Amino acid sequence: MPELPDVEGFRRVLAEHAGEPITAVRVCDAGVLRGVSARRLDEALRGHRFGQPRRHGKWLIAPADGPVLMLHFGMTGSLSWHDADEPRHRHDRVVWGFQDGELRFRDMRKLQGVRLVADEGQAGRTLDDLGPDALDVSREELGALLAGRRGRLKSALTDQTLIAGLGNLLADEICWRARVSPLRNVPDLDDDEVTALYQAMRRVLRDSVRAGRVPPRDTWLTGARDEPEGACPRCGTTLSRRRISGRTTVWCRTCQPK
DNA sequence: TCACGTGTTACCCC
DNA sequence: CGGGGTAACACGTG
Repeated sequence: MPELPDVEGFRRVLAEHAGEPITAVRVCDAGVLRGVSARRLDEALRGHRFGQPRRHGKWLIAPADGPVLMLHFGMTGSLSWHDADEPRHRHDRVVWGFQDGELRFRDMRKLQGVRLVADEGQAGRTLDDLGPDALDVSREELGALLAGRRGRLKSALTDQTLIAGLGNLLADEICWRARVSPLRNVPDLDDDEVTALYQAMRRVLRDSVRAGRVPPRDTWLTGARDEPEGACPRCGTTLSRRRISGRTTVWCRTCQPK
């Protein structure tokens, strides 16, 4: 699931419990810990409180009165609040206990995980290679980012070092809404197309952040892309699909001509 | 059994 | 160096 909108939802969950003392840290599966031991995670966080968490791209950053917790959810991670007596899920990997309940980092595939850095300086270094967060990009900045970029539009949109936060679903959704083929070469895009892409990005992000996910509505590409013979929600053309840089890309060859 | 998946990184090639 | 492609990581599903 996790692209920018999902992580923004997880940020909200954590934000609701900022300021409450962390009473316990339980590592159920150390396989998600990145560069930190279970012991160190516990020592650094127990008795501390999370400050206001923030998000950059697909990263959730939670300062904890000194150390900084950094979560990345890979393809299957999530963060949710539960009563302490609610049975744990099989894929709950790390749990932070509070007075009234607990936060659970759940992740089936363990492709990414939980980091802890000593301070904000190190947090900044961890995020150093990321481009600006997609929600912070202006029309002018998008144009500047794409200027001088070679290769396909799809690759550019999902390149976290260019723009942070857009994943496979969002990138396809944005191209579809903008009526621009994801196969187009970036240098060939004209100003109107970049403007259309920018407006599509804003609208898709706004609605997705509101939903906490890319909503699988039947008026969106995402609602049709997983069906074997999925049809374009706008014109009914059978959707095209093809792998680009290892990810399945879906588009409508009628609405988004090459 | 095999292919596939909303992510990232290492590695090879041009 | 910039891009393209693939494999690997881990695990569940069709």
